[in-house]
Amino acid sequence: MRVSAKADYAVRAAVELAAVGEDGPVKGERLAEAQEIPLQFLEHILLELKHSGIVRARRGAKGGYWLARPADEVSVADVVRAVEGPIANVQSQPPEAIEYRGSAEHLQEVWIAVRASLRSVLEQVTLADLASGDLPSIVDDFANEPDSWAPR
Amino acid sequence: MRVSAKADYAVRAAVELAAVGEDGPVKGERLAEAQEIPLQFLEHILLELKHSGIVRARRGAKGGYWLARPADEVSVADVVRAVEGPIANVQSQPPEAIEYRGSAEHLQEVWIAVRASLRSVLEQVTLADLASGDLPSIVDDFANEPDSWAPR
DNA sequence: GACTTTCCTGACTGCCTAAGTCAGGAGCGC
DNA sequence: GCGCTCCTGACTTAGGCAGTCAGGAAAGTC
Repeated sequence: MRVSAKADYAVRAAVELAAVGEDGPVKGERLAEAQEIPLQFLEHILLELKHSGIVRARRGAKGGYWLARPADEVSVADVVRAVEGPIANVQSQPPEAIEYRGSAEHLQEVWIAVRASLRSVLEQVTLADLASGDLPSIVDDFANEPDSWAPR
Repeated sequence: MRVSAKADYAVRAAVELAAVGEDGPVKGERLAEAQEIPLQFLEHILLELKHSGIVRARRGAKGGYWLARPADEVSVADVVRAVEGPIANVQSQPPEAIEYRGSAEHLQEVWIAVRASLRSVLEQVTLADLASGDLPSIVDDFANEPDSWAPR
Protein backbone atom coordinates (compact mmCIF):
# COMPACT_ATOMS: atom_id res chain seq x y z
CA MET A 1 0.00 0.00 0.00
CA ARG A 2 2.82 2.41 -0.67
CA VAL A 3 3.81 4.60 -3.58
CA SER A 4 7.32 3.92 -4.88
CA ALA A 5 9.92 6.57 -5.56
CA LYS A 6 9.73 5.61 -9.19
CA ALA A 7 6.03 6.34 -9.45
CA ASP A 8 6.43 9.61 -7.61
CA TYR A 9 9.31 10.65 -9.89
CA ALA A 10 7.40 9.61 -13.00
CA VAL A 11 4.41 11.74 -12.15
CA ARG A 12 6.56 14.73 -11.25
CA ALA A 13 8.50 14.52 -14.51
CA ALA A 14 5.28 14.17 -16.48
CA VAL A 15 3.75 17.19 -14.77
CA GLU A 16 6.86 19.17 -15.54
CA LEU A 17 6.42 18.28 -19.21
CA ALA A 18 2.77 19.27 -19.01
CA ALA A 19 3.71 22.62 -17.52
CA VAL A 20 6.16 23.39 -20.29
CA GLY A 21 3.50 22.63 -22.88
CA GLU A 22 4.32 23.12 -26.54
CA ASP A 23 7.64 24.87 -26.03
CA GLY A 24 9.67 22.23 -27.79
CA PRO A 25 11.43 19.19 -26.32
CA VAL A 26 12.78 19.37 -22.77
CA LYS A 27 16.00 17.60 -22.03
CA GLY A 28 16.29 15.03 -19.28
CA GLU A 29 18.83 17.08 -17.42
CA ARG A 30 16.44 19.99 -17.05
CA LEU A 31 13.66 17.73 -15.78
CA ALA A 32 16.07 16.16 -13.32
CA GLU A 33 17.12 19.53 -11.97
CA ALA A 34 13.65 20.99 -11.80
CA GLN A 35 12.35 18.06 -9.78
CA GLU A 36 15.55 17.04 -8.03
CA ILE A 37 15.61 13.54 -9.43
CA PRO A 38 18.86 11.59 -10.07
CA LEU A 39 19.43 12.01 -13.80
CA GLN A 40 20.37 8.47 -14.74
CA PHE A 41 17.49 7.01 -12.83
CA LEU A 42 15.13 9.50 -14.42
CA GLU A 43 16.24 8.50 -17.90
CA HIS A 44 15.26 4.91 -17.20
CA ILE A 45 11.88 6.10 -16.05
CA LEU A 46 11.38 8.31 -19.08
CA LEU A 47 12.22 5.35 -21.25
CA GLU A 48 9.44 3.35 -19.65
CA LEU A 49 7.05 6.24 -20.14
CA LYS A 50 8.08 6.31 -23.75
CA HIS A 51 7.51 2.57 -24.20
CA SER A 52 4.00 2.89 -22.89
CA GLY A 53 3.27 5.75 -25.23
CA ILE A 54 2.93 8.55 -22.72
CA VAL A 55 6.00 10.45 -23.76
CA ARG A 56 7.96 10.96 -26.97
CA ALA A 57 11.62 11.78 -27.41
CA ARG A 58 14.21 12.89 -29.92
CA ARG A 59 17.98 12.62 -29.58
CA GLY A 60 20.77 15.00 -30.40
CA ALA A 61 21.12 18.72 -30.00
CA LYS A 62 17.68 20.30 -29.64
CA GLY A 63 16.47 16.89 -28.54
CA GLY A 64 14.51 16.02 -25.43
CA TYR A 65 11.16 14.72 -24.23
CA TRP A 66 7.56 15.84 -24.67
CA LEU A 67 4.09 14.46 -23.99
CA ALA A 68 2.66 12.20 -26.67
CA ARG A 69 -0.88 13.36 -25.93
CA PRO A 70 -2.44 16.59 -24.66
CA ALA A 71 -1.90 16.97 -20.93
CA ASP A 72 -5.62 16.83 -20.19
CA GLU A 73 -5.82 13.36 -21.73
CA VAL A 74 -3.18 11.79 -19.51
CA SER A 75 -4.25 10.72 -16.03
CA VAL A 76 -2.04 10.12 -13.03
CA ALA A 77 -3.23 6.52 -13.17
CA ASP A 78 -1.77 6.17 -16.67
CA VAL A 79 1.63 7.31 -15.46
CA VAL A 80 1.63 5.18 -12.34
CA ARG A 81 0.60 2.07 -14.27
CA ALA A 82 3.35 2.67 -16.80
CA VAL A 83 6.04 2.31 -14.19
CA GLU A 84 4.45 0.21 -11.43
CA GLY A 85 2.11 -2.07 -13.31
CA PRO A 86 -1.47 -2.76 -12.22
CA ILE A 87 -2.76 -0.73 -9.30
CA ALA A 88 -3.89 -2.48 -6.12
CA ASN A 89 -2.91 -6.06 -6.77
CA VAL A 90 -3.21 -8.52 -3.90
CA GLN A 91 -0.35 -11.01 -3.66
CA SER A 92 0.60 -10.04 -7.25
CA GLN A 93 -2.83 -11.03 -8.51
CA PRO A 94 -5.67 -8.77 -9.56
CA PRO A 95 -8.44 -8.89 -6.93
CA GLU A 96 -11.02 -10.29 -9.33
CA ALA A 97 -8.85 -13.38 -9.82
CA ILE A 98 -8.65 -14.39 -6.18
CA GLU A 99 -10.92 -16.92 -4.54
CA TYR A 100 -11.51 -16.84 -0.83
CA ARG A 101 -12.72 -19.74 1.29
CA GLY A 102 -15.04 -19.90 4.23
CA SER A 103 -15.67 -16.82 6.27
CA ALA A 104 -13.27 -14.69 4.25
CA GLU A 105 -15.50 -15.03 1.21
CA HIS A 106 -16.47 -11.37 1.05
CA LEU A 107 -12.95 -10.08 1.32
CA GLN A 108 -12.77 -10.06 -2.45
CA GLU A 109 -15.43 -7.36 -2.66
CA VAL A 110 -13.47 -5.26 -0.22
CA TRP A 111 -10.30 -5.42 -2.32
CA ILE A 112 -12.36 -4.63 -5.41
CA ALA A 113 -13.75 -1.60 -3.64
CA VAL A 114 -10.26 -0.57 -2.57
CA ARG A 115 -9.06 -0.68 -6.13
CA ALA A 116 -12.13 1.17 -7.38
CA SER A 117 -11.67 3.92 -4.83
CA LEU A 118 -8.03 4.33 -5.86
CA ARG A 119 -9.07 4.51 -9.47
CA SER A 120 -11.74 7.06 -8.70
CA VAL A 121 -8.99 9.44 -7.64
CA LEU A 122 -6.08 8.53 -9.90
CA GLU A 123 -8.04 8.24 -13.13
CA GLN A 124 -9.79 11.52 -12.51
CA VAL A 125 -6.73 13.68 -12.08
CA THR A 126 -4.92 14.66 -15.28
CA LEU A 127 -1.49 16.16 -15.77
CA ALA A 128 -3.18 19.36 -16.91
CA ASP A 129 -5.09 19.53 -13.60
CA LEU A 130 -1.87 19.12 -11.67
CA ALA A 131 0.04 21.69 -13.70
CA SER A 132 -2.71 24.28 -13.37
CA GLY A 133 -3.43 23.53 -9.72
CA ASP A 134 -7.12 23.29 -10.54
CA LEU A 135 -7.83 19.85 -9.15
CA PRO A 136 -11.04 17.84 -9.65
CA SER A 137 -13.63 18.12 -6.91
CA ILE A 138 -13.03 14.63 -5.58
CA VAL A 139 -9.46 15.58 -4.69
CA ASP A 140 -10.48 18.94 -3.30
CA ASP A 141 -13.18 17.36 -1.17
CA PHE A 142 -10.79 14.89 0.36
CA ALA A 143 -7.99 17.42 0.73
CA ASN A 144 -10.22 19.98 2.43
CA GLU A 145 -11.21 17.55 5.14
CA PRO A 146 -8.74 18.22 7.97
CA ASP A 147 -8.85 14.59 9.02
CA SER A 148 -7.27 13.58 5.73
CA TRP A 149 -4.08 15.31 6.78
CA ALA A 150 -3.79 13.51 10.11
CA PRO A 151 -1.12 10.82 10.21
CA ARG A 152 -2.33 7.38 11.17
CA MET B 1 0.21 0.17 -4.52
CA ARG B 2 -0.14 -3.52 -3.76
CA VAL B 3 -1.48 -5.53 -0.86
CA SER B 4 1.07 -7.94 0.61
CA ALA B 5 0.42 -11.58 1.32
CA LYS B 6 0.92 -10.81 4.98
CA ALA B 7 -1.85 -8.22 5.06
CA ASP B 8 -4.18 -10.51 3.16
CA TYR B 9 -3.44 -13.41 5.52
CA ALA B 10 -3.85 -11.18 8.57
CA VAL B 11 -7.29 -10.02 7.54
CA ARG B 12 -8.40 -13.54 6.65
CA ALA B 13 -7.25 -14.91 10.00
CA ALA B 14 -8.93 -12.06 11.84
CA VAL B 15 -12.20 -12.61 10.00
CA GLU B 16 -12.02 -16.28 10.86
CA LEU B 17 -11.72 -15.33 14.52
CA ALA B 18 -14.64 -12.94 14.15
CA ALA B 19 -16.75 -15.70 12.62
CA VAL B 20 -16.06 -18.07 15.47
CA GLY B 21 -17.11 -15.42 17.96
CA GLU B 22 -17.18 -16.25 21.65
CA ASP B 23 -16.64 -19.98 21.26
CA GLY B 24 -13.38 -20.05 23.16
CA PRO B 25 -9.84 -19.73 21.82
CA VAL B 26 -9.04 -21.02 18.34
CA LYS B 27 -5.66 -22.61 17.77
CA GLY B 28 -3.31 -21.42 15.10
CA GLU B 29 -3.41 -24.72 13.32
CA ARG B 30 -7.13 -24.50 12.78
CA LEU B 31 -6.87 -20.94 11.43
CA ALA B 32 -4.10 -22.03 9.12
CA GLU B 33 -6.15 -24.89 7.74
CA ALA B 34 -9.36 -22.93 7.39
CA GLN B 35 -7.66 -20.20 5.36
CA GLU B 36 -4.87 -22.25 3.77
CA ILE B 37 -2.06 -20.21 5.25
CA PRO B 38 1.38 -21.70 6.08
CA LEU B 39 1.21 -22.32 9.81
CA GLN B 40 4.60 -21.00 10.87
CA PHE B 41 4.17 -17.84 8.88
CA LEU B 42 0.71 -17.34 10.31
CA GLU B 43 2.02 -17.60 13.86
CA HIS B 44 4.39 -14.72 13.22
CA ILE B 45 1.50 -12.68 11.88
CA LEU B 46 -0.73 -13.51 14.84
CA LEU B 47 2.06 -12.42 17.11
CA GLU B 48 2.13 -9.03 15.43
CA LEU B 49 -1.62 -8.77 15.76
CA LYS B 50 -1.24 -9.57 19.41
CA HIS B 51 1.43 -6.91 19.92
CA SER B 52 -0.81 -4.27 18.45
CA GLY B 53 -3.66 -5.29 20.69
CA ILE B 54 -6.01 -6.71 18.10
CA VAL B 55 -5.81 -10.30 19.23
CA ARG B 56 -5.21 -12.11 22.50
CA ALA B 57 -3.77 -15.54 23.08
CA ARG B 58 -3.26 -18.24 25.67
CA ARG B 59 -0.83 -21.13 25.52
CA GLY B 60 -1.14 -24.73 26.49
CA ALA B 61 -3.94 -27.21 26.00
CA LYS B 62 -7.19 -25.35 25.45
CA GLY B 63 -5.09 -22.42 24.32
CA GLY B 64 -5.44 -20.40 21.15
CA TYR B 65 -6.28 -16.95 19.81
CA TRP B 66 -9.30 -14.70 20.07
CA LEU B 67 -10.19 -11.09 19.27
CA ALA B 68 -9.32 -8.55 21.95
CA ARG B 69 -12.29 -6.37 21.02
CA PRO B 70 -15.76 -7.05 19.63
CA ALA B 71 -15.61 -7.78 15.91
CA ASP B 72 -17.61 -4.71 15.01
CA GLU B 73 -15.00 -2.49 16.63
CA VAL B 74 -12.08 -3.74 14.56
CA SER B 75 -11.69 -2.32 11.07
CA VAL B 76 -9.78 -3.82 8.20
CA ALA B 77 -7.55 -0.74 8.36
CA ASP B 78 -6.59 -1.65 11.94
CA VAL B 79 -5.47 -5.10 10.85
CA VAL B 80 -3.60 -3.91 7.77
CA ARG B 81 -1.79 -1.22 9.73
CA ALA B 82 -0.77 -3.73 12.37
CA VAL B 83 1.21 -5.77 9.86
CA GLU B 84 2.11 -3.31 7.11
CA GLY B 85 2.49 -0.04 8.94
CA PRO B 86 1.03 3.24 7.69
CA ILE B 87 -1.22 3.03 4.68
CA ALA B 88 -0.31 4.89 1.47
CA ASN B 89 3.12 6.21 2.26
CA VAL B 90 5.08 7.83 -0.56
CA GLN B 91 8.76 6.98 -0.62
CA SER B 92 8.38 5.71 2.98
CA GLN B 93 7.13 9.10 4.12
CA PRO B 94 3.58 10.10 4.98
CA PRO B 95 2.20 12.35 2.24
CA GLU B 96 1.71 15.32 4.55
CA ALA B 97 5.47 15.36 5.21
CA ILE B 98 6.57 15.70 1.59
CA GLU B 99 7.38 18.98 -0.10
CA TYR B 100 7.12 19.33 -3.81
CA ARG B 101 8.85 21.96 -5.93
CA GLY B 102 7.74 23.88 -8.96
CA SER B 103 4.98 22.53 -11.10
CA ALA B 104 4.56 19.39 -9.01
CA GLU B 105 3.42 21.46 -6.06
CA HIS B 106 -0.13 20.12 -6.04
CA LEU B 107 0.89 16.50 -6.17
CA GLN B 108 0.79 16.43 -2.40
CA GLU B 109 -2.94 17.01 -2.38
CA VAL B 110 -3.39 14.13 -4.77
CA TRP B 111 -1.51 11.70 -2.53
CA ILE B 112 -3.48 12.99 0.45
CA ALA B 113 -6.68 12.30 -1.46
CA VAL B 114 -5.44 8.85 -2.38
CA ARG B 115 -4.82 8.03 1.24
CA ALA B 116 -8.14 9.47 2.31
CA SER B 117 -10.01 7.43 -0.27
CA LEU B 118 -8.28 4.27 0.89
CA ARG B 119 -9.18 5.07 4.46
CA SER B 120 -12.78 5.74 3.53
CA VAL B 121 -13.05 2.11 2.51
CA LEU B 122 -10.71 0.31 4.91
CA GLU B 123 -11.77 2.13 8.06
CA GLN B 124 -15.43 1.63 7.30
CA VAL B 125 -15.37 -2.14 6.95
CA THR B 126 -15.23 -4.10 10.19
CA LEU B 127 -14.48 -7.75 10.81
CA ALA B 128 -18.11 -8.22 11.79
CA ASP B 129 -19.22 -6.85 8.41
CA LEU B 130 -16.93 -9.26 6.62
CA ALA B 131 -17.97 -12.27 8.67
CA SER B 132 -21.67 -11.56 8.16
CA GLY B 133 -21.32 -10.62 4.50
CA ASP B 134 -23.32 -7.49 5.16
CA LEU B 135 -20.89 -4.91 3.83
CA PRO B 136 -21.15 -1.13 4.24
CA SER B 137 -22.75 0.74 1.38
CA ILE B 138 -19.52 2.29 0.17
CA VAL B 139 -18.17 -1.18 -0.59
CA ASP B 140 -21.43 -2.34 -2.14
CA ASP B 141 -21.61 0.73 -4.32
CA PHE B 142 -18.14 0.22 -5.67
CA ALA B 143 -18.55 -3.56 -5.99
CA ASN B 144 -21.83 -3.27 -7.86
CA GLU B 145 -20.33 -1.11 -10.54
CA PRO B 146 -19.32 -3.57 -13.27
CA ASP B 147 -16.39 -1.38 -14.24
CA SER B 148 -14.80 -2.02 -10.85
CA TRP B 149 -14.29 -5.65 -11.82
CA ALA B 150 -12.51 -4.90 -15.08
CA PRO B 151 -8.77 -5.47 -14.99
CA ARG B 152 -6.62 -2.52 -15.92
C1' DG C 1 32.40 14.06 -42.33
C1' DA C 2 33.90 14.88 -37.78
C1' DC C 3 31.95 16.43 -33.50
C1' DT C 4 28.83 17.34 -30.01
C1' DT C 5 24.68 16.56 -27.94
C1' DT C 6 21.12 13.93 -26.20
C1' DC C 7 18.58 9.88 -25.79
C1' DC C 8 18.78 4.60 -25.48
C1' DT C 9 20.02 0.24 -23.37
C1' DG C 10 21.92 -3.40 -20.71
C1' DA C 11 24.64 -4.81 -16.97
C1' DC C 12 25.71 -4.29 -12.48
C1' DT C 13 25.47 -3.01 -7.44
C1' DG C 14 24.00 -2.72 -2.53
C1' DC C 15 20.39 -2.80 0.33
C1' DC C 16 16.02 -4.00 1.91
C1' DT C 17 11.62 -6.43 2.07
C1' DA C 18 8.65 -10.44 1.28
C1' DA C 19 7.57 -14.79 2.28
C1' DG C 20 8.57 -18.10 4.35
C1' DT C 21 11.34 -22.29 7.37
C1' DC C 22 13.75 -24.13 11.52
C1' DA C 23 14.77 -24.85 16.11
C1' DG C 24 14.14 -24.19 20.55
C1' DG C 25 11.99 -21.88 24.80
C1' DA C 26 8.14 -20.48 27.90
C1' DG C 27 3.65 -20.62 29.92
C1' DC C 28 -0.79 -23.26 30.73
C1' DG C 29 -3.79 -27.07 32.12
C1' DC C 30 -4.17 -31.54 33.75
C1' DG D 1 5.94 -33.44 35.21
C1' DC D 2 3.96 -33.92 30.70
C1' DG D 3 1.87 -32.59 26.66
C1' DC D 4 -0.02 -28.90 24.29
C1' DT D 5 0.15 -24.45 22.24
C1' DC D 6 1.91 -20.12 21.78
C1' DC D 7 6.34 -17.20 21.58
C1' DT D 8 10.69 -15.72 19.68
C1' DG D 9 14.84 -15.22 17.21
C1' DA D 10 17.78 -16.77 13.65
C1' DC D 11 18.07 -18.09 9.21
C1' DT D 12 17.06 -18.54 4.05
C1' DT D 13 15.89 -17.64 -0.61
C1' DA D 14 14.12 -14.84 -3.97
C1' DG D 15 13.06 -10.73 -5.77
C1' DG D 16 12.32 -5.76 -5.90
C1' DC D 17 13.91 -0.88 -5.12
C1' DA D 18 16.78 2.75 -6.06
C1' DG D 19 19.98 3.73 -8.09
C1' DT D 20 25.13 3.85 -10.89
C1' DC D 21 28.28 2.76 -14.85
C1' DA D 22 29.64 2.25 -19.37
C1' DG D 23 28.92 2.35 -23.85
C1' DG D 24 26.11 2.75 -28.27
C1' DA D 25 22.97 5.12 -31.65
C1' DA D 26 20.45 8.87 -33.73
C1' DA D 27 20.08 13.96 -34.56
C1' DG D 28 21.80 18.24 -35.39
C1' DT D 29 25.97 21.59 -36.10
C1' DC D 30 30.18 23.29 -38.18
